[in-house]
Amino acid sequence: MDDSRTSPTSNASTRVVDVQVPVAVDQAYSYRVPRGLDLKPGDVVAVPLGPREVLGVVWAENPNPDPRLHNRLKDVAEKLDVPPLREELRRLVDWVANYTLSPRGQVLRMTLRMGELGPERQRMGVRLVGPPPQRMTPARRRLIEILSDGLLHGKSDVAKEAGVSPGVIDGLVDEGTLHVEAMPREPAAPTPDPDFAPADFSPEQARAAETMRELVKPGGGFQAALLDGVTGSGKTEVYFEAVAEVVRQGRQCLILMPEIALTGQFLDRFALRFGVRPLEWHSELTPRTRARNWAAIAAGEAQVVVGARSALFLPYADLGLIIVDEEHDQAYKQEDGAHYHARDMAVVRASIARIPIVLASATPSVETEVNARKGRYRRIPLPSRFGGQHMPQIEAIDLRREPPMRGRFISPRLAEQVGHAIERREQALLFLNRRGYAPLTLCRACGHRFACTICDAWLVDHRFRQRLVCHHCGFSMPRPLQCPHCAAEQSLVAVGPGVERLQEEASSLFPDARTMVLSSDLITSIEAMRSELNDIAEGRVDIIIGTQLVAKGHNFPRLNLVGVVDADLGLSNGDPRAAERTFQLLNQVIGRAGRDQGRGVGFLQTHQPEHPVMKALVACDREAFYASEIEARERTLYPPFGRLASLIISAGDRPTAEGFARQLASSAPVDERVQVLGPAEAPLAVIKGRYRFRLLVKSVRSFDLSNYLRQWLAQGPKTKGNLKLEVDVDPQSFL
DNA sequence: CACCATAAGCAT
DNA sequence: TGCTTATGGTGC
Repeated sequence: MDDSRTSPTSNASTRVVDVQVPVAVDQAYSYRVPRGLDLKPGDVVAVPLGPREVLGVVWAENPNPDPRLHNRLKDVAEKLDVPPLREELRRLVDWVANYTLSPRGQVLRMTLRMGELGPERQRMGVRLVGPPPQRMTPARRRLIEILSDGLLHGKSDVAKEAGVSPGVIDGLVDEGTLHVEAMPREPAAPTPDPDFAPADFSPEQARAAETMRELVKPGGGFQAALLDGVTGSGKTEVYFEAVAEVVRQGRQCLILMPEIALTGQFLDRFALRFGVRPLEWHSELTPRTRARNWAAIAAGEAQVVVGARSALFLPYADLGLIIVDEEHDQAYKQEDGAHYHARDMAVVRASIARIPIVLASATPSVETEVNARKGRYRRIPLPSRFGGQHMPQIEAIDLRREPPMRGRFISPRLAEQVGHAIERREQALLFLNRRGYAPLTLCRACGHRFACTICDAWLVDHRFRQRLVCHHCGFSMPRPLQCPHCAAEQSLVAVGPGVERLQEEASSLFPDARTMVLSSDLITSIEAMRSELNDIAEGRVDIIIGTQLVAKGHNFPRLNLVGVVDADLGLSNGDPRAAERTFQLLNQVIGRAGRDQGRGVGFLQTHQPEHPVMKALVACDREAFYASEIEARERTLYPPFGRLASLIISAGDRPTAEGFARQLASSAPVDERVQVLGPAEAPLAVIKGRYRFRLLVKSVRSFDLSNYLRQWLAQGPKTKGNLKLEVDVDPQSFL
């Protein structure tokens, strides 16, 4: 019989396709196409890979497969019944893999994280059909009462509503009173109604909204816009107009958010405007929901998707608009696996798909600000707060002149202001970007400092958990009672403040005030977080003590005073983006004040009130900050005026890491447009027992740095043993 | 990535 | 000696 699988003569006529599998390999593998299977690029297939079967995507037709593989080609197992990945998405995967030097399969994986495929489990419903049962019980009566409308109710829903166990339902089904039917499949994503509740705009906002609608008009192609508005200016409502327009066109819209914790209030706001909640996409979805959402996105049923950075790689059927909210946020940078910046890759996707993209921020990244100044991005300004609200008034408290008492961290003036706020029955926020009780513990007797044994970092005292914790590797130990070094007792002292210690201080200053600490390590789940935020919004808290968690998105109507306990924190760590980040963070935190009543005040406790960041904040002079920062970047050829990549070399011991780093550095191809700096010991020299060295690669802007790196690494020394080399193009963090 | 082969640790 | 755990290479 004709068997094309084994017959050598028929090999030539067997079709072969290259399939990219979602594992960390850069090449597509070749597979034979079984007779009768029609495959084209983009089709999702199952293929054998070693001992198992994995999903993959047909990347290309392969008319001349590598002859060295001729006998080892396997067959495509199956074509999946899902829409093929469009060329637009495949080009994005190629582009990102190429730019970030990640294996293509690793990038593709983000696209195929679809949860469990296969038929969805049917939900069962019950309906009242027959006569009442012979024997009536209270439980049965409640059930029948609810079902008396004759409609189909979800089985578990109605059981819960009536407060009965499912057994009661089964009993009535057996008697013929109730009938079980399959529930119709719930749509994963109800269609948003663009005219559900149109916003009431100020003239300024109306103008911006009009520009938004213009931006997304059909056939407009790729265009990037910066929606530039202070906290409270109504940015969200304005970009909702672009969303509404895209929904009217029947196309899809992606709204990227820096963090999922942020989406809670956002989903509600969206529902107020559009009548339904949008589809969510983030890492905490259950496999079932994930599968359903993935399918709805691929089929084009979900019109608006709100998601964290991974939502960028989903297979939208017809994407018409991307919005990147809080575009300056660092959380958009993925630091493990493929290193990519979701905001930048979103711009790439928009450009490939020829659709508009809106970047929204009150404090744009310097990169985006420069793009807007140069006219590459269209700036859509929203200069003032909505409803005549004023920006908070900001004052610096010079800690050199007005220091707090010894062992305290709240200066007398700030304490006084907090006191006034509480008397007025308003809320105050004390901001300190430091988790735990104290960043360092030392022994008064011998000077011993508690450090992590496998990282180059102090152990942070977490009193709430009664442990000392390393914030870099997660190592923790019980808080000891005596010094392990000199055995002195009662000699250990906490040095420096953390939010837990600040709460202690606030409680002693204001014994009657209700305080709450908001810090990521005290939050157990998104649900718990939402309920705590709710407590604050409803006024059950007087003093909020928070880390940067509080900077984001939440609206606290009674909050009028924000005190930044250590404004200098984060300025002195040698990071080229330190100034930018501090400015953005403090701006955002202080912006929490006075959003509803318009009498917000902010206090910055600082040792350097003359620093450009502090001066710009106090003067509310954003322009001054950008002017000085842009000038500095231009002078030093830092991004966006030059390109940057960082190569982190790590190994189990210091000489191996350093030796390899030197070897690698000396093998760098010479090019006058490129500078290789280092190797230098990385700022955190040891993490999890691995010694780290860093090379910084700097080039002029008009240079293909990715390609240069690829050629360099291809001919340079190879890592072996436990040596590891990580490449980060456009690094954001310099730790 | 996720699997297997092989090597290295360790109690019996 | 066998069983578990770490490590490196590979997949078409």
